[in-house]
Amino acid sequence: MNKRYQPQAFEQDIYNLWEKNKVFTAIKDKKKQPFCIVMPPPNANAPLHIGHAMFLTVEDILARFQRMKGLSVLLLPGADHAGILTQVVFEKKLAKEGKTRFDLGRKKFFKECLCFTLKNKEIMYDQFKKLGTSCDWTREKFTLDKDVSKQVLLTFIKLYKEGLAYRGTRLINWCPRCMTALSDLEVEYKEIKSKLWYIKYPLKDKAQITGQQRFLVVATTRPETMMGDTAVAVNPEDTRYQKFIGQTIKLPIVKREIPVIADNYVDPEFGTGVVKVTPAHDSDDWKVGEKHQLKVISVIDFNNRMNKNAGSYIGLKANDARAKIIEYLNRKNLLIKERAYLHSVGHCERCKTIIEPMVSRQWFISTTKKINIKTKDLKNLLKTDKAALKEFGSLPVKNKLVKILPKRFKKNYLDWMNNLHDWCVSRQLWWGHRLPIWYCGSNGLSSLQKQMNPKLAQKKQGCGHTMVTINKPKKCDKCGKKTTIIQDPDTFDTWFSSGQWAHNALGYPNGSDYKYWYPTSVMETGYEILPIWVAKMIMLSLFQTKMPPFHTVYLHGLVRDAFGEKMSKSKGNVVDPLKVISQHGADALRMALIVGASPGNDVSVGDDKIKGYRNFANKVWNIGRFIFLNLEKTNKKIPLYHPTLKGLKKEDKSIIGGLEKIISKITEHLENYKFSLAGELIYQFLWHEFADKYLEASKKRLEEKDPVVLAVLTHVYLTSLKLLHPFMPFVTETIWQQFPQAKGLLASSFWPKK
RNA sequence: GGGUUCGUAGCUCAGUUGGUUAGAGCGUUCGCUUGACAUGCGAGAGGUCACAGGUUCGAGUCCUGUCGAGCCCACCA
Repeated sequence: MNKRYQPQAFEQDIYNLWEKNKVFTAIKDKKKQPFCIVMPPPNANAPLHIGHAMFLTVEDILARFQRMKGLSVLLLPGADHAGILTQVVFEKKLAKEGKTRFDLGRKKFFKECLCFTLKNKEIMYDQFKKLGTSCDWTREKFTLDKDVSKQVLLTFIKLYKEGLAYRGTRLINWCPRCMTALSDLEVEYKEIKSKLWYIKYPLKDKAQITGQQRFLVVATTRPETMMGDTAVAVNPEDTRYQKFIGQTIKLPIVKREIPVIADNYVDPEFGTGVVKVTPAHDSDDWKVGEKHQLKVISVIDFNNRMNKNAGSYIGLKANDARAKIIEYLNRKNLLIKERAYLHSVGHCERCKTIIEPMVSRQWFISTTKKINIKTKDLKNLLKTDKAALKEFGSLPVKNKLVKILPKRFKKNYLDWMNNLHDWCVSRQLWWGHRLPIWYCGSNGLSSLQKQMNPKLAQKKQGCGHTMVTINKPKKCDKCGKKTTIIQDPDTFDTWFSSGQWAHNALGYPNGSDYKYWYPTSVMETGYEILPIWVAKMIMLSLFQTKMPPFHTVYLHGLVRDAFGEKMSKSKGNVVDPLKVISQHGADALRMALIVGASPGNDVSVGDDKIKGYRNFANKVWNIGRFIFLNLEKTNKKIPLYHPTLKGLKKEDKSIIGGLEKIISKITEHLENYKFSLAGELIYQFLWHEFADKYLEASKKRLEEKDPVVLAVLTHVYLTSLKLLHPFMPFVTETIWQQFPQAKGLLASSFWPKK
């Protein structure tokens, strides 16, 4: 044994040893209790970052602990194709070569994207192993696997048949760079310095007495959308403007006549108290428009250019049109003033481009339409016989069938579910699961789809009928034509497929793994992903399997730098887990991520902390070395420790007592997901109780060749290795392998009982 | 605007249902080239637990308010 523990020299071999012995290969043993974690599939488009290391460590601790306790444990590894994000990453790569996705064409783009993703997936899996994650690699799953994909489509078809999937023309979030619709959750709001422009909107009728033109003044941040205005709104209580309600405005530039309406969504305090209403490009205005049955006139196209409704501004980029319009209004004395204004603007979560709200025909999942629950068990579970998808999501949490840890996120979750809107699931992307929707002729396509897919739009005219089936229909159900069938060009929102991951990854509906391990045990993930993902899993899994997908949601916090600052590339404070592993070992990184982190709270990790646990690994190693050398030195037979062993001294009983105490405490902490407290306890015990005190005191007795002290040292040490193993699997297994008293693999040994 | 978390040693954080003298790691001071380990050992300094009230025999912990920081959500034209 070397003087120092060198993780680099052992970690790879130890992982190979585990794999060779199939320690992580889960066996469906009916006598055992199943325990399953379906890993949240990381996006296979970039190397591992510290956040991955965090969740892998927590899941691995859980898995190793339960495995040692004798449960039949499956930690299922997987990867996500990550629709929009991978497409963005890959398009950036193409852009460096001066290409766009349209240069490659859909087929080639998909093929190359797949190649890129599969390659990344393998790199990523190798990194999981470097961290020591005890996954069952024989069951690895990818979201684009054939069987998984098929189930994704079948879920949609079932939703459609239940009347929960529908096509509708709505205001959606449009990313002009990704050229796709986004769900509300894929939009992030950022404060932007902008201006508020005060613009005169002339009334149609002149003043009765003077015969002069009269005006209302609106305040807006988006003058370029004014050609799409279909009303001007004031608050009905606002005495300044009551007399104008019902009058007509003659819109500048396009000279269209629009009404002055009253709606109490208008805040009289803001701006002038007069609002232009543009249902086609603003979500509030859309709602007002629906309420007052206003016309919807869009002026900006999918490529962010002004369209034919924008009069002479046609073809201009929206931003350029804004400048020209302001210039025009100024010239015509219609611009009263402008002032600096800070407001929050939606950005594409993935590529950071400003979102344009746009009216478009898309596919949605209804979260509010109630359906009859036919299954008895599910009726009992939810205690209702009618529920909408949002209740599928909220009731299991309300009824404590799914526990969220830490508890405070439960309120968050339920509030969020309560305000759930219908979910836009169609994306105008190429990378993902293509919608199982077929139209008879190109007249089934939306105008947006026609513009974006000119070739498809030229296909034969049919009756426009819509069919939702997994395979291409041989003929149209309605008109019987055979040559007109075309598939919807859109793909699903990634979260639609990952929302079914818990059951699909296990082989729903007939797989034997599914039957044995579903419902799974714990969903371990970051709190930021609770609404966008966890909620969807509960909804969709319950809808499909009639069971909640897991009984516990454990949420870990964010990993921050040594000063508690958020890590970011621009700040340069990013900790690269792979670099840390190669420098200080995976065990040190794992401990640094776990100790000091309470559930749901962020954790600070810096170099000093990691080094501290590297030192600890070395300490553990050297305690082992000390005992090992003393065992070698002696020629006496060392008895096995047993409570009735003769010659036990007071200090022996005391350290054994201490050991028993921490066994029960650590077990309790791990069962309650208090990883930090458990980790800290074993650290304190091994170093400061066992090594500093008992081991120091044992030196005298070792000189006197007392075999009992060696028996106790060995016993306490090896038992402690078991307790430490879920946290620091490599160093513990490495030493275990060197001890003649230790049998088999530590990773497959049993958790100590007190 | 609503919700939520946090404020404890120089720094980063624990402190589980209220219960002795408030803990850890790192840093720091002093002393140790100790045959397991200097990635180490021994000894020490360092806290009005943000502030002000309240409940209680007893409050870092519970309640109210104030100040400060962060995060999430929302229809900031």
